[in-house]
Amino acid sequence: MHSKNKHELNPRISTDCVIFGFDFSQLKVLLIERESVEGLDPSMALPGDLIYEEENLDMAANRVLNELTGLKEIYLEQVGAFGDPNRLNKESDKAWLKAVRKNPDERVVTIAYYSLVNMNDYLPQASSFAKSASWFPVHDITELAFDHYEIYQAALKKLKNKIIAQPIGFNLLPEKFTLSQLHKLYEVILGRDLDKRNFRRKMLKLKIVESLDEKQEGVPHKPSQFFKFNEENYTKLIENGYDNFGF
Amino acid sequence: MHSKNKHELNPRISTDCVIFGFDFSQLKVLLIERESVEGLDPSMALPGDLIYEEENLDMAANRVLNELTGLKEIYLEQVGAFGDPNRLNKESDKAWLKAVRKNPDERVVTIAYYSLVNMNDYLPQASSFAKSASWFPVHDITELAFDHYEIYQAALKKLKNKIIAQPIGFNLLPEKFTLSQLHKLYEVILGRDLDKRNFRRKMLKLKIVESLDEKQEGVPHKPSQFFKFNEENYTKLIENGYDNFGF
DNA sequence: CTATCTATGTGTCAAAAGTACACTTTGCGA
DNA sequence: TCGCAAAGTGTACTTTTGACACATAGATAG
Repeated sequence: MHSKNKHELNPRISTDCVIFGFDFSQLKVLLIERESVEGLDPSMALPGDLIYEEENLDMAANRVLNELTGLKEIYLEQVGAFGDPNRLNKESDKAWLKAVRKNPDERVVTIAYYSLVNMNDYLPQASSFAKSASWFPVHDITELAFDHYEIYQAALKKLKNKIIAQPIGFNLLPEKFTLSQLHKLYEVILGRDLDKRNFRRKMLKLKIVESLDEKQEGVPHKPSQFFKFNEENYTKLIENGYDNFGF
Repeated sequence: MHSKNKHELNPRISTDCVIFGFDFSQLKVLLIERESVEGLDPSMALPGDLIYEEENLDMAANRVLNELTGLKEIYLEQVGAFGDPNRLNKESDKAWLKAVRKNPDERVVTIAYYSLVNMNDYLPQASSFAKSASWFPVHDITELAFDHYEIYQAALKKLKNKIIAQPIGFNLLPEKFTLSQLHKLYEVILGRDLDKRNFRRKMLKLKIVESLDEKQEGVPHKPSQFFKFNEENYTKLIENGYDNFGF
């Protein structure tokens, strides 16, 4: 009836995941190393792959992440869609795609997701076409396969915006943590210093952290108090429309 | 090499646009009426259509929006991707797709965009399969074709978050506007009252509005001062990392 | 020409939040 | 027992927010 005769795009869809972790000193991202292809340096990429028929996007992202890195049941939030016609056209990427895909020249639109996890709860284990899966400090990331660097940057930006509005940082920490660790985490994500006393005051006043009867042991300095996240208070806070932690 | 034999999704890609406008009293959204198909009530939908090969997503969104509504050169921001396998499976939608698409049962992943425009600068003019294109008050929107209601809600949420962080509202207003209009706009988007004096104080202190030597005329009450947006100061503010207008 | 109507426009005060800043404490290890 | 390293703590000042009520300008209607 109204159909145009320009060719309608009929691409594959993939998902790529930007998984952030924190080792108490640096922010890290989970990357896979592609199995090397003749004559090419292996290069690092976000875990990602094509999605199947009958899958919805969120489920697909979880499956793909699991297949490549072993991570399971992660809450993933969408970063957005990346679909530039040339996004797979770097020479090094083309060679790799030729080895792995049935139709390496097909256009692929990717839906990117991001998440924050506690590095200690999830030990990455490479499988499928991932030769390795491991954590890389964000500072060391300067280049990634395809348009993954761009995707990573978009995810980091989302993360920054989000952590200002909501204290999602707890996902990156173990159950027990010290306020210094939390403090450091915020500094690392936001990329700037935060006053220690002011930071603590704010966190404590909000009552989303709760002191435990337990201290660090064996550290060569004054041992730090452990805290835990108070999810109940946090939920209350959010429900009451509080959405600005304002650092 | 590693290819799975599950079927990889090979869908069409569409874009749908949520265009917000403001008529000084209500927030509105630009909707199209699909040409009616035998036996079906015409139903309202976001302007959207399939994208072509060789187009990137942003360009496609602009082209589609233009084809259906006549709007041109709009800055569109991505809302996200919507790709549920059942998103086109309402009975009424299926009949319509059968009439319009070559392969009506194909899965379609849509990339949604949103924007804010000044209603007076852009007069919608339906074409292609849009029978009409016009503004609808957000309050009257309860049901849309496909999953467009869900998309609209996601866009509105983005808009709210954004306008708190950045005074993007100026896009919705003519060059000259009164502070009352701006005030009303914020109230309408956020869905709650804002104190008049506090609102004015804040806007004026930020220096992103500038008083003109001109007043309303012919209004049956004290005439209001016209202001204009000071883009220079706004840019400075944003560059300095200010990202919280905090209403 | 006077009264009335309607939305504009303005100031203050108290409470809360933010910012800047330096020294003491604890426990380990040399 | 001394030194080290990070934890932990308080105060004074500034800025921002939030609550609140009345005079004003111009149009209109009688």
